[in-house]
Amino acid sequence: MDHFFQQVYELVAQIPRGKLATYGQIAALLGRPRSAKIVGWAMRSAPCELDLPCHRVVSKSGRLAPDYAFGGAGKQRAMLAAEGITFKVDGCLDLDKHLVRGWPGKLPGDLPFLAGEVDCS
DNA sequence: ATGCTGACAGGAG
DNA sequence: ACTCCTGCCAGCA
Repeated sequence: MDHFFQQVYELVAQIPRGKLATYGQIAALLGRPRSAKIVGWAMRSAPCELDLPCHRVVSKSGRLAPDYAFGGAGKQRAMLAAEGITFKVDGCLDLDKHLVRGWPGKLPGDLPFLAGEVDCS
């Protein structure tokens, strides 16, 4: 398993309950702002046994993962709802409301749930 | 080593 | 507002 995946897992694992993060954000935090796909792929390959809140990772568009993930978008939606996440009337996620602080835009070090996890060596 | 794929993102139609 | 096309990067056949 590549180091990148490891990073993704740790990052995702530290997402606070009731918060949302986008693939792009995670990718950017790992130094690959263009590798959002890789993050998604990591999720896909990420074993649920790791207790990874993959359901808290959504697309920038507020669009939930495809139907085949989480056993159905409806399932993920329910999980998020249980976490305290709210949805828009159209069914899309309310990113602006639950997205992890101001990830994109905030300076490194002011990372929300990381707070010491990232060692900018 | 080469090519295909993908749980994305962003711009264009 | 929605859908389609292209770009990007890391794994896997």
